[in-house]
Amino acid sequence: MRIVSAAELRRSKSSADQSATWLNSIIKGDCVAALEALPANSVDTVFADPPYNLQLGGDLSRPDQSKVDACDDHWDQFDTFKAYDDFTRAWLLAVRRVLKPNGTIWVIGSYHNIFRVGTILQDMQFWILNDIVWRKTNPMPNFRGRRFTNAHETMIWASRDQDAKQYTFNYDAMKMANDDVQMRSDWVFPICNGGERLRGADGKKVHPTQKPEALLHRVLLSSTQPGDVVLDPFFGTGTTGAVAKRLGRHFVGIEREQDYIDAASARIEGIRPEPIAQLVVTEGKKALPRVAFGALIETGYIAVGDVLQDSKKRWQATVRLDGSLDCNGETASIHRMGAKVQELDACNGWTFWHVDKGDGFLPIDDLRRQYREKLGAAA
Amino acid sequence: MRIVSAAELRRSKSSADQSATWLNSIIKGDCVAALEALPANSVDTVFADPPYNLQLGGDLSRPDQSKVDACDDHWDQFDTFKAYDDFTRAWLLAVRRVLKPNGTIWVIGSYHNIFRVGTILQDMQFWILNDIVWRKTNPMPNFRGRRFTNAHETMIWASRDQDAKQYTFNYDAMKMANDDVQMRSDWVFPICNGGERLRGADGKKVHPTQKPEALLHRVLLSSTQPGDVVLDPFFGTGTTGAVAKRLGRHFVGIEREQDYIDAASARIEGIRPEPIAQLVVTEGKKALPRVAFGALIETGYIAVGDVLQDSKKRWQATVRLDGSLDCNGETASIHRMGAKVQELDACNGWTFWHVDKGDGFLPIDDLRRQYREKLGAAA
DNA sequence: ACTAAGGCTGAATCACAAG
DNA sequence: ACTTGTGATTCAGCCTTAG
Repeated sequence: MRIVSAAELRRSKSSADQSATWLNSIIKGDCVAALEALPANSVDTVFADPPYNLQLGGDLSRPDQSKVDACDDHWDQFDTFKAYDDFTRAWLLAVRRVLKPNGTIWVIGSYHNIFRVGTILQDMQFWILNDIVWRKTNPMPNFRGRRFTNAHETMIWASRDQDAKQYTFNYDAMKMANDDVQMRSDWVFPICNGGERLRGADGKKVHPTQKPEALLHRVLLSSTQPGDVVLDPFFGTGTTGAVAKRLGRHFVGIEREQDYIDAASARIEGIRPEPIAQLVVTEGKKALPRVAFGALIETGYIAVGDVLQDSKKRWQATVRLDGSLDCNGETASIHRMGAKVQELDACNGWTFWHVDKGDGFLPIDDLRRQYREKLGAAA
Repeated sequence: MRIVSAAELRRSKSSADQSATWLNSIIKGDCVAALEALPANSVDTVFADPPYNLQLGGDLSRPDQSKVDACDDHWDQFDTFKAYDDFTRAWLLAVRRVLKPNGTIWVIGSYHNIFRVGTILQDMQFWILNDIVWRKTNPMPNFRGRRFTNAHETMIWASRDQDAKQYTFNYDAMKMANDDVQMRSDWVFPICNGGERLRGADGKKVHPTQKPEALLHRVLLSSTQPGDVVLDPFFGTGTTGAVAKRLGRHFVGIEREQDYIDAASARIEGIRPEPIAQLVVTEGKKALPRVAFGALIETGYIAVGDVLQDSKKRWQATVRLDGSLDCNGETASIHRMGAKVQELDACNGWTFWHVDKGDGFLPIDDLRRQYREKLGAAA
């Protein structure tokens, strides 16, 4: 595990292969300074678990009078909302610079801080794609009986800009992982506990807020591709790095505390990546090569003059040389013509139009599939 | 159903029974103007379902090209985040004035607006008690396959001030309603559909975002008492009013659109309140009359000189005439002595100390219960 | 060996009244 | 506004110890 400082990183900026300095490394130092030492547009996805600014009062006792081990670390202390907002804007601004135009960012938080994070993200022109609720199977109860059990945390998933439409979302992989129905915005996972929880020699937890690997697994599987660069500016004990390595993604972690760096480093060293073949996820039609209707004419799947009809044979149109259809003297693409005859705004011509070939009356989408299979075999 | 304007309301301000003008009424008009016509500190709980500031570019179509009946009403359009923030601050400020010091507010929203609402609530010194996730059993799918199914909405529950500790939370009623475990921050309900959904003569839904009554039922049951005043500044078709009336709470609705007022008015007229007896909810021990330990001595349940022991008989103490305990020459109350022998900060002496009576070795809390039952029988 | 019982703990903005 | 005393309050999961 390579551990570098922001200063070293800046010196290496002129080197030919500067990425070798920081890829799959932990950068020790302040988050903003470290981010400023990274090249612009170099990161595909950011996962950030910033301080929550809990603002806890006195001690909290359980009904048996034992004390709750609160998250009272110095890094979670902010004097005012304004101080927290300034901190948040600073690191988000630095993150925005290193993020690729089609990159996305995840931020996790609780009601103490997530509203402020969300507002600042929107103000900075990030475009929220979803808010995801992590429902905990085993949250800490409310001991005083004065509120509802705080049983969830919230993640915001956002693209860098409103018009960034090419971000990665492995829709079909998510659907596959969710028993063939769309993955929802509420996810259920237990909190990090048991063997996964890193503990020191004294048996105490190394980090007060270690996240479960299952959570990061779904995050990275849904929104990154193998070989992508995943940045975590609040690396902690390195859950993001561990899961990224296992899933064949590159990671960059930024962390100030040496204890956390030591734990993360040892942890990630022990991770073995999944075999490449198993990293391939289900892909939908969107990832398939686009096929122009005209290509089917060029290759003989469809002949000029063929008559296309809808499944119930209510309408018919004739194929022209340029791939347009002729219907009662009007010409248009397969999609526009389908829409026109049905008097709709739009229509998927591939599934609407059918053709009578030797094998029967079939949608032209079947011919497209045959064409693609032949393409794949040739490659 | 009484329907009044903000102007009428202002004129009635000097009348002896001004509340008769607005209680269980719909105020027609702008939300801020109407709120300013209401007396300060007059509302126990606010439920607000403000415009969501949905940023829908163009129309949204399903895969079969039918149109999604999107929420594109003019009242849901805000040009910029700043305009939405100004609007939000204005109505929250007006709400704050009419809210009682120990009142609470609920605001529901989606990721389009809830982060801004949460930030402004915090900036205005409201104190967030919980964020509640409404998980929809039947959300609208994501038709484009570019995001996770947006399957939840978020509610923020907040008190007026950080130090307002006397807000209503019917902890035991919620626990009872949740199979005897604490109610969590994630609630599951179907969206409002079927017979509950108000539709016009044309079969179209009257309001685009009608909330399910089950959601309001839990909101009001958890955080209000019978007879409380519940204000909804964006009344719409009056779900808040309908549930409030059914549960024996008073309501005040504010609404601009006459169509919604008509629908809400007819709807609420048809509601029959639950019988008073059924409105009583489970209460915790806090609501029981306080019993001094000395009273048990006065009435003979405990005798001076009786020996009290903890459940495992590790410690023992002797009862003194004034209700204090003697343990190795030291004297203290049942609670302080229990804490002292266990070397804890605090202890509930009623459940810690046991006594051997004819019926067995029982906690003195049992004797307190017997005493209370006799008190109740006498009353 | 295995089962049962009990202990421990987790991002928590966690009481209320009387004096 | 402050201190002091009473006494109300926990779920799921893992781990250790007892049987």
